Amino acid sequence: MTNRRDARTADRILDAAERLVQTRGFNAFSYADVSKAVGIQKASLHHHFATKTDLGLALVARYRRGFLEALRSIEAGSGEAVERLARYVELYGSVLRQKRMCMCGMLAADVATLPKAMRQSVASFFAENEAWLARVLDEGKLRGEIRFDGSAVSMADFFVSSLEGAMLVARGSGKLEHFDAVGRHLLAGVRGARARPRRRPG
Amino acid sequence: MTNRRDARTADRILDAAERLVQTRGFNAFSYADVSKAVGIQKASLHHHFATKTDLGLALVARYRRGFLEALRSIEAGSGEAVERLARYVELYGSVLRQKRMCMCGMLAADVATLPKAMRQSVASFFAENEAWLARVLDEGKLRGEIRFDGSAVSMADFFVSSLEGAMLVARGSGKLEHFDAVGRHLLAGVRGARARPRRRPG
DNA sequence: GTCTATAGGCAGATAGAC
DNA sequence: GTCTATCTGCCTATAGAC
Repeated sequence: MTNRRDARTADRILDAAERLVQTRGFNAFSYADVSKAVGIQKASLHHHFATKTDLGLALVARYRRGFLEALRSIEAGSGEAVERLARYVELYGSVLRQKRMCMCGMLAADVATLPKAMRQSVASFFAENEAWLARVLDEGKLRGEIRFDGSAVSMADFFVSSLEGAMLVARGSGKLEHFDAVGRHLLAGVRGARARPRRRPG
Repeated sequence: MTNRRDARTADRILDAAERLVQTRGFNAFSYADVSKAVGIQKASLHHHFATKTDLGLALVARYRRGFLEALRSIEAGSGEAVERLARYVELYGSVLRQKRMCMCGMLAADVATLPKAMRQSVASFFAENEAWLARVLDEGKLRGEIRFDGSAVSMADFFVSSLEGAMLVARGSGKLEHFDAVGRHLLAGVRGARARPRRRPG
C-alpha cells in the first residue's frame, strides 16, 4: 500500500525524529521540529504517523530491530567473548559520539509520561538486550575466556546499567570521555582475575 | 525580605516541583501541575519563582545541598569504607523506592533542552559527587579496607555511572529490584579479591 | 502573597483542496 | 501525499485588583 516514495519519506521522518528523541527526549520534540528537519509540512507528517504515539512506537520498534541486527553482526565476528563484549560496548560508544543518548535509555527517563504501549516496547528492548548479553557472557565463561561472579543474567544487567549510566553521566557532566573509562573498566572486570595489567599472555 | 509564611510556601513549591522533575523530567511538568499539587494558583507561583528557569535553578541548588548534607552524614557514621559505600548506594536506592529518578540523572537526560545555568549546576552535582566518592575510595584503599584497580577518581566515575544507570534501567525495564543487584555487585567488586562469599572474616 | 483575567505562542491533530 | 487553514487546549508569563 505504500509506494517507494512514501516509504522513503516515512524513513526520513523516522531518522529525524530518532535524532530528536535521542538528543532531547520524547516530550521535548514536536512535529514542528520534525517538519523543519525533513522539509515537509506538519500536517503531512500525520499522513505517515497519525499520532505522536504512533510515531513513537515506530521509532522504538525500528530501534529494537536495528539493535538486534547489530548484536547479530557482533556474533558474526570473532568468537572471543572479550572481543564481542568490546564491540558491544562500542555500540553504545558510537551513539554517544554522535552526542546522542541510547534511545531506550532516554525513553526510560521519560517513562512516566509515555503511552503504555511505548513503555512495554522500551521494557522489551532491555529484556532482549540483557538476554543476548547473558548468553554471550555465559558462553564466554564456559569457554574460560572470561570470568565473573554471580549469574550471567545479573552480570548482563550490570553491563547494561553501567553503559546506560555512563552515557547519561557523560552527557550530564559534559565529559564524554568518561564513557570510555567506564567501558574499559567493565571489560577489565571480566577479562582476568582483578587484572593487574600483564605484559604478555599468561 | 521573605517572612516565614513565604519561605514555607516556596519550600512546598520546591517539594512538589522536585517530585515532578524526578518522576517526569523538566520538560514534562508545568506550573499547572505544581499549582494543583500545592493548592495555589499558577500566577502565584511566579511570585516565588519568576520563571521556570529560576525554579529549576533553585531545585538543583537545593538538591545539591541536600545531597552534600547526606554525604557528610555518611562520613559521620562508621569509618569503614565498605559501609560508607553501602550507605552511598542506599542513598540512590531510597530515591528509586520512591519511584523517583536521581534529579540530576533525570536532568542529564534533558540536558540538551536546559538553560545553560542549569546545565552547569547539573555538571557540578556530578563533580561534587565524584570528588566525595573518590576521597572515600582513596582512604579506604589506603587503610586496606577495600581493593580496586585504577585510580580512585575513575572508580568513583564508575560507581556513579553504574548507580545512575541502574536507576534508569530499573525504571525503563519496570524491574526496580535490578537496582539492588547492581548495588550489591558494585560493593562486591571492591570488597575483596573477586570475592567468593566468605563464611567468616579473614 | 494570592487572586482573576488574559496575553501570545506552540502543542498535537483535523478538514478539505489540489 | 502534500498543501493551507484552522481548531482546541496547554504552555509560560504578565497586569492589576484585593
